[in-house]
Amino acid sequence: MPRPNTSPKNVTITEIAKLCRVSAQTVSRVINNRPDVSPATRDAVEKAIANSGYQPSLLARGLVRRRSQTLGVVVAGLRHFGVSQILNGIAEQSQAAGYGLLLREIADANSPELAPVIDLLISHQVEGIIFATPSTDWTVHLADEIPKNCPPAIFLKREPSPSRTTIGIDNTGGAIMAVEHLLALGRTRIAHISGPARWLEARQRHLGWERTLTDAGLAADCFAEGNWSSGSGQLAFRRLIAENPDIDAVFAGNDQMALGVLREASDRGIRIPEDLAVIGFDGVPEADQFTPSLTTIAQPLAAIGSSAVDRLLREIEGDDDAVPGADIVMPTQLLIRESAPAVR
Amino acid sequence: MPRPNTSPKNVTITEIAKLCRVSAQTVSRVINNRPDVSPATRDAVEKAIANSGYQPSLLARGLVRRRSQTLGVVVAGLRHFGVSQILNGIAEQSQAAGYGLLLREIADANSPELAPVIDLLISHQVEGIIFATPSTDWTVHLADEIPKNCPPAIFLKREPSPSRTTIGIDNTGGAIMAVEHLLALGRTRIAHISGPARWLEARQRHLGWERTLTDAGLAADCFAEGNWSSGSGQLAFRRLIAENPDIDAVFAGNDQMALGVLREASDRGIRIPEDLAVIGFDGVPEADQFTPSLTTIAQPLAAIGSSAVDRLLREIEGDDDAVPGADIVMPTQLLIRESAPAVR
DNA sequence: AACGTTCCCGTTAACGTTCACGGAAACGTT
DNA sequence: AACGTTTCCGTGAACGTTAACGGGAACGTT
Repeated sequence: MPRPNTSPKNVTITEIAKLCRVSAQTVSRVINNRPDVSPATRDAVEKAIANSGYQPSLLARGLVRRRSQTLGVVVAGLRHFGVSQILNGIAEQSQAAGYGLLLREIADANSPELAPVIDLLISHQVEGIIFATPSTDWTVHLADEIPKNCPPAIFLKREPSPSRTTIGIDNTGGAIMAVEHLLALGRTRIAHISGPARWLEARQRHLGWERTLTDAGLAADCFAEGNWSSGSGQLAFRRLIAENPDIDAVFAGNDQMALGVLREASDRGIRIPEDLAVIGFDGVPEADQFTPSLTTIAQPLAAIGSSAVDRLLREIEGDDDAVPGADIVMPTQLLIRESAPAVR
Repeated sequence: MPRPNTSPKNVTITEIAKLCRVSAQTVSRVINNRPDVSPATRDAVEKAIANSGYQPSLLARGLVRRRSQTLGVVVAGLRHFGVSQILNGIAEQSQAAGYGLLLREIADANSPELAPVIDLLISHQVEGIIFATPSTDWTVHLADEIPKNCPPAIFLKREPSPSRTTIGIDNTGGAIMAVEHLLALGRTRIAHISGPARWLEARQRHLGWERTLTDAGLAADCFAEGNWSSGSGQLAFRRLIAENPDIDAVFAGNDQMALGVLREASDRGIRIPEDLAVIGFDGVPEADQFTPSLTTIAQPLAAIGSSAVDRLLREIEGDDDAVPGADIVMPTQLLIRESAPAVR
């Protein structure tokens, strides 16, 4: 027979109080170190707490204070590099601020799961929510679909919303940096392999590529769509090169797909960067060790996470400088390596 | 002036009760759908709940039931592939079981942070804790250092402990598989690049390599230590090949370091696998796209996470078949690719 | 007609903490 | 000597929910 499992018996504030012959209120004062306690009793209480292993119940405290000291995080695609990086930043920052983190994962792209997840977080009385979910089409208006009783929320890597704050990077700008670098290298047939068009990031990067080429008076017609995976990048490149043998550069929507390009190029004896320059997007650490090492656009992923926490806390505090609805853009950086070396 | 931020005013069970002219108890019965409610009133209450946006407070419920329906997770190195993969498994499984997840990250390897983290989780009344932290030396006995009032806990990738359950993979066995495959390919000078020796995994994989070579009557003397990064793998291989030009195979402690080897080999014109066979460890998805694609030992990371949750819940329930102290070993798998092809 | 059941529902008390009071000493001040 | 001030501490009530109990109707049974 399974034994009952209400935790054995937790030490409570009242027991400490009894032990020290003071009131529970006094113990509470010691815990939250408030001034109105004499050094003597404070000492005694602290000692009692220390050797009884007492831990205040955050449940009870949260109940009466109406603050749980907890933030909710909704992630999708935790297995991907970017998301876990962001979560890393979120975890560190929220911890530094003394907040707990309630994690919830949803499958890649289906709306129905979302509502219950939010409800659950609200039930837990989280003081704010961070959505670190990929911005595929259906979620674009998600910001407006969340229930009315939802606490402040931040959306990561989303299309701006008037009512909710979003934080992301300048995908278009990053793409422009990449393509301009390729142009500076003298390349004129610059192909693009994008992520799935339903991803906002993919569309924005595609736009940057297109615009830069058009502005330079070149045709932006050499283009294929992958699914972010290395394999899809390899395949896409194979198709592109078959139809356009004169391609002299590729801008890939992420580093994995760029890796696929490197792979296929190597198989075909295409020299990089002499015959073909390649630039990726993301800045995964391994890109530095690819053969050849990969030039890429790095995103400050951890910083996105931590500033999401910062911002969220300020919105929770009711900081007048932080009203919901802002659109915060983090900078990207061009990491120049062998696959698209420095000019000259 | 910052506005006060106790959440505006949450709908409570009592308000619903008043609205329906029933007692709070009845509403509670409806919420937890217990039998003792007439269909009529049940309907009325459910309707009232639905259009008031009421969400039960899990804080209050947890307080009185003495169950928080929450699991704690302590991770270190979330930015690494393995850990985030495991967390993925944990998140999915705990969610399926209706448990919340309280996430806490600690820096790589320092004990002092740990105690407060555990205390905090206990304060939150988590019903169990999963430690997904790398098993560096100092943490080996961590299992015994946790406070007495700690709920059931599972340790991932750790040295077995008599008092706490651990879940991991057979690192030594995986290494043996790898080296035996290299032997089957006819290689006789098989080098090893390990992770830092303070990591348990690194030591275990090293042991598997050493034992297999010794058993085969070969010398296990060609060895270097890296730090898991691609760069360190490249460096280590450079040193090894300088001193032992006759190396014909490398078993690397993880895929990133193996990538470094591929890179250095390519730079030196060493052909893979003709001149040099390479096997990694981990099974990162990109390894399939390396040039050449990397043979590796795959670990069931997500499965480790989800079985940790399963096991933990059973220990919480007091399942007699799941007493703490077990050591669960998950299988590994040899993924044969170009860098160390199939025999014949 | 009296009794046991079943069905439905309400009352009271707790869970562990904090908040808003109030009040008794002990001290100084005029 | 009477009065403010501080310093320290305790008393009730509340936070939102559920457990334990009890009780009144409505039903069937002897």
